[in-house]
Amino acid sequence: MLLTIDESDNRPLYLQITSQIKEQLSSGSLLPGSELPSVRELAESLGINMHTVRSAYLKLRDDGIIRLRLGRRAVINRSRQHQNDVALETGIEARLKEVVTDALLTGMAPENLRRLLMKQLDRLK
Amino acid sequence: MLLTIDESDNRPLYLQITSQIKEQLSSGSLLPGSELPSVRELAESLGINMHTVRSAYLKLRDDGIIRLRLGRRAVINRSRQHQNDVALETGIEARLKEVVTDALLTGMAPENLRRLLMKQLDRLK
Amino acid sequence: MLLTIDESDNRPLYLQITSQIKEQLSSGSLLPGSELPSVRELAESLGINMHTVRSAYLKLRDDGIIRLRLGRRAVINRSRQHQNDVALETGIEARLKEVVTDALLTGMAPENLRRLLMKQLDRLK
Amino acid sequence: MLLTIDESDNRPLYLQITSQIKEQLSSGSLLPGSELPSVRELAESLGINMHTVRSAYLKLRDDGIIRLRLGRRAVINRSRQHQNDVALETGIEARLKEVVTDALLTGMAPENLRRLLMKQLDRLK
DNA sequence: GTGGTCTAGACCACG
DNA sequence: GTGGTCTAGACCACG
Repeated sequence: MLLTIDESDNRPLYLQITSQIKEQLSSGSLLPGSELPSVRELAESLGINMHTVRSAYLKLRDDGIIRLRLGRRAVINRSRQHQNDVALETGIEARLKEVVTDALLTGMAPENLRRLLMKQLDRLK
Repeated sequence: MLLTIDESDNRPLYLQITSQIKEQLSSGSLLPGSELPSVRELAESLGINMHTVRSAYLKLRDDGIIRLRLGRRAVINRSRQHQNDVALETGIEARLKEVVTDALLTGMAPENLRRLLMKQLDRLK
Repeated sequence: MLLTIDESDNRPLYLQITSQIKEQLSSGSLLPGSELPSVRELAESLGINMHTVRSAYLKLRDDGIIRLRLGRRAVINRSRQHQNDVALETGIEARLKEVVTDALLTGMAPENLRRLLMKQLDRLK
Repeated sequence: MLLTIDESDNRPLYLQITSQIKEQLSSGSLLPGSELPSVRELAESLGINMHTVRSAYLKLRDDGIIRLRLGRRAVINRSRQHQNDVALETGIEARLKEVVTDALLTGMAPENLRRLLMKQLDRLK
């Protein structure tokens, strides 16, 4: 488990944790069925409070990523529900649009933005 | 100025305002040099608190979108500073990556996600 | 809002709160669209910690009962998603079975148990 | 003794054990006076910790279901104390009410819920 | 005023 | 050892 806290990141600590875990899952460096470190272990290794790590784990559980059971470590869920509903798609599209608009308005050159989008498209192959 | 509050939108009110203004700017329905409604006017027409509109305007100013002067209406900035720095690009890339990862982990079909990304690429032409 | 903490109840405090709010919703004494007391208010009136009330609210949000937004009070959701899936039904059936089995094994007279079940059936009319 | 651990069941292991034993008792496939497997045996056959099985047996004893004696196997109690007290009935009623409320609030169709309740009524005949 | 995040520390319940 | 609940208190972000 290689997680880091980025002091310059504006997002709350617990969301930094969830997003890093999600990325590791997505990249394959973390596999379904494997265990996460215990709340206390991870808190200590990151130098933050136990409850903050717990918030991250609760969020991951609510997102359907992990499973929490009393007395056991958190486990990455095996089954992912392939929810193909419109609500999800609408939300993702709105977020993408927002990022692209922000990039353009803050003066990012279109060619650079195109390159970044292509990079994400490459992840889907 | 056609702005609306979406009660079903989970984002804070002030961000709903900034993102709509940004979109109008980006689409050309709002032009550099033009004036925004006064804080009081906009708050009243939207039925929300003046503080909230004020927060939105402050955010737009911090994003370099508008100019605020005491006793005058907010004005859309003419010059867009072409800040091509690495920091900006890194931030945009991280946000794009986050959205794509979320989409994949919540089970969106890659072909649908590809379609959404292509749609954004089209905006750059 | 009439909520009470029952010291003799074994369940955690936050679940006592959620179940009372659910019952009031179900009985019609609490209506969709109405506001819940603020976390701090309810905590004070119950003589418990703010965070405990917050846990209850978070659970209600996860159950799709209320909506939480920064700076605003919690609001009872209007739309209820009519999820008719098998998983839900299986879970409810298992819980019903468990209660009935427990009643029988601890010696409750079948005629009394029948009466209790009839009482619940009456709620569905 | 046919007990199984269901990994997809969210309840603690010891409660999975007690509920299965209760069901077998209730269905007649386990009879008063018969012996349960030793803690060690059951733990091994289920591939779980001895403490966990021990917790289950203690719970069953507290519920008046079995009798534990040092150095001997647990035995299903013959006499069921017909405790007709109000406390018991109140507890059962509260649990029934909770399940029915949950079903209604999560959107289960009343006709389906009625069917489930009828099914339990059938067990009392 | 209201919810959101974080820390610190205690004690309980399950394995 | 591990997650779950609760308290106490601080400070931040939104309306």
